[in-house]
This record gives sequence, structure tokens and C-alpha cells, in this order.
Amino acid sequence: MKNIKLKMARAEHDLSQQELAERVGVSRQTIGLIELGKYNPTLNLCKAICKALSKTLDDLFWDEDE
Amino acid sequence: MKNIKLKMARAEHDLSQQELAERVGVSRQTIGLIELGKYNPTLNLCKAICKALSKTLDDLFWDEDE
DNA sequence: ATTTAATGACAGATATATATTGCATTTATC
DNA sequence: GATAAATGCAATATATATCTGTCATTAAAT
Repeated sequence: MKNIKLKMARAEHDLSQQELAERVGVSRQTIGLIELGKYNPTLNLCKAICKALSKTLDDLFWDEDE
Repeated sequence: MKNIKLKMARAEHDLSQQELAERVGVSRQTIGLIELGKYNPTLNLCKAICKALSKTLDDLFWDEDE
């Protein structure tokens, strides 16, 4: 399912998908697909996204009920 | 680097790499390499491991200083 | 001393995460 | 309403996560 928490965290920092992608070193599409819930990213990418947005894995990628 | 926290959580549950691998639906080698820190697992696999061991992503895969 | 279970290491094959490019659609701004 | 920016969508190409199989080593059990 969609990753709303990631989208919100990105909004907090006022970053476009493109800008976040650049900071994290991946393509815009990769970020877009993760937000749409159509991707299964690697742990390292998740960590990089977390650091770029000052969040932890649980903050952005953990869903208690799933 | 090695994932000691994963190894400890597995020990808590008294599971071999093989047993954890079966519960999670991957091969023994995959679990072994993750513990050795030689793998970059996918988010879904990380989540499955967490659930099998009653932990969260931050518990097993988040390292504050890295 | 032998057997067995658990783990580490390695090589080749397959599945899939990610890149790249291009186009369509929405939204805001002028 | 035309332009531009942000986002979704799709196809092909590449890198890499994961599988399968095999062997070596260690530790535990008999």
C-alpha cells in the first residue's frame, strides 16, 4: 500500500520527489514508486531516505498492522 | 558490518538460521549473509524477519551511528 | 573417534530492484 | 488558456538480491 508517512515527511522538508531522489542518490521514479507502494526497496535505500528526512525506519517504513 | 542484534534476537527465540529462513521464506544462505553484514536485504524481507522475531525495524536494522 | 547440526564460504543461475528515457496528467502561476 | 513544475505511467536495460548446490569447519552429542 501507499507510503503516506514518507510523503508527509518529504512534505515536512518541502522537497520534491526529484530533490529527495538526488539527495539519496536514486532516480525520481524510484522515490515515486516507493511512495505509491509499488516497490520493495532495499534496506540501504530505506536508511538513506530516513537520514535525508531525519526519521528512523520505524517512523517511515514500519506498519504495526500489516 | 555484522548484524549482531539480529543474531541475538534469533538466539532469544532459539532458532537456527535454517529455521528462521523457513519461517521467513528465504534460503539459509540469505539469513547467514544478512547476519554477516554482507547483504543489503529488501524491506519486505526485513519486515518478515522482524515479525518472525517479534521485533521492529529499528530494533534489528537501525543503527544510530553509521 | 564418529556422527550430526550449525554455520561460513564460493560459483553459477534466476528474479527483481533500480536506471534511463519518454510521454501523459495534474496543479499552480502568469 | 499557455507555460512550467511535479507527479504518474510504461518499456527496455542493467545491477544486484536471492536461490540452488556443494564443500569446509566448528561444536555438540553419542
